[in-house]
Amino acid sequence: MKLIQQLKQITDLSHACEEEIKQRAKKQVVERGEIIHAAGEVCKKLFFIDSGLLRFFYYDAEGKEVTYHFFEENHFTSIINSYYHKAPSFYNIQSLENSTLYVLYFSEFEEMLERFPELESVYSYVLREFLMVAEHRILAFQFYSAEERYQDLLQNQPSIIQRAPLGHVASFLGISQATLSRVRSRTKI
Amino acid sequence: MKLIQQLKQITDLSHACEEEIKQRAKKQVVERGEIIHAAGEVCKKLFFIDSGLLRFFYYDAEGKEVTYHFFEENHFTSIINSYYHKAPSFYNIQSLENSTLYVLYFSEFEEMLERFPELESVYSYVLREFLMVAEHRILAFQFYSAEERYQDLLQNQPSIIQRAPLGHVASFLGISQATLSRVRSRTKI
DNA sequence: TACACTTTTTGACTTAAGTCAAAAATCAAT
DNA sequence: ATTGATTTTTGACTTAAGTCAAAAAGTGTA
Repeated sequence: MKLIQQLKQITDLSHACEEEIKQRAKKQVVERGEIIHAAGEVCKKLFFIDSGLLRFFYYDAEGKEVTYHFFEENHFTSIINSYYHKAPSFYNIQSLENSTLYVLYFSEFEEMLERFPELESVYSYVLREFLMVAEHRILAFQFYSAEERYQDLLQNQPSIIQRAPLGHVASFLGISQATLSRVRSRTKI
Repeated sequence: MKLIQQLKQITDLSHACEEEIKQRAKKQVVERGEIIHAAGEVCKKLFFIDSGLLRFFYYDAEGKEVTYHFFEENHFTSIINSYYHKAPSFYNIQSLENSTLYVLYFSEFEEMLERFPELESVYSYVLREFLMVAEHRILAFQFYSAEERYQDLLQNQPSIIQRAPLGHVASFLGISQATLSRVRSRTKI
């Protein structure tokens, strides 16, 4: 089970904790295109992506979809600040492929946190990961051009480019779809 | 003591923990312009800004300074991933004003974490704060123009604009100094 | 294989923001 | 105040990226 493997990489998992997670984390099989979490709701769940690809997106002022982020298999995801502040998120989470997830309610996780202190390091690990990725993107926006940001993505997460539609990738990179198409044709040759 | 006040807002601080923090957190008075942490070193300290203003910056490929972030008084800061991965940071931390900091070694904090579990929530709180700010900036870069990003900063952290030199603010917003100067003169009228 | 539908590419044009350099303003120290 | 250094503004010009719309390519399904 990839979820347990991943957890074991992060921390020393007691046997009792491992068993309880196996019990509580519910497998959820979702289809391509399916919305896993809808904007406007508080996000109460933690997701582990066993296989597949998710994206976070929202609608901008003109009603156009903007992809905030992609998450690939073997990663945890959630809208942590939505849960923490008990505030509706403005993100939707959508599955871009047929995906398999393991889902755990945040409230259960919090409850387990008290009994299994080793989970604290999982929580802070996930937060640090998010933060590291976010920092990287900010730096990219601050001083890379559209083309360089594309190259960077090509380097670091080439699978995203193959798996996600161009329009999603474009808004993720903060550029128009037409520009991305041109950049890509330039670099292919 | 603002540090203790701030901690008490985040979590219920046991008396013993409070006392120990008061003992261990060393006051550091720094002058305007002083470098508090130099790029290339692992960042081993946690900072609480009692008064003043800090910035994170680094040198880009052409050797120009890029300001990654500002931190104002009453905030915690550190280069968390540098410490976690024991990797040299490429950021410098500089004080932009005469500032008063409280400094705690990460190693001591970790050690206290084991004795005072209430500190876990401080750690995750700080991480969540960083993350929230980072997300906000990413969204701004993804679909706001230079002018809109400036307006946003003016709304949410007007003091930065008054306290930091234009060039720093410009690179923080990911625009050139000349453009920021024009944007600003346009909006002033 | 043919239809409808979606996604991607391309062309023509516009606009936002960058660059470089000089002038103006501000600041600091004597 | 006067000087020198630093920061900010402005002007002229260039470049990157956006917009809009139409054409082309790709996909899925009956």
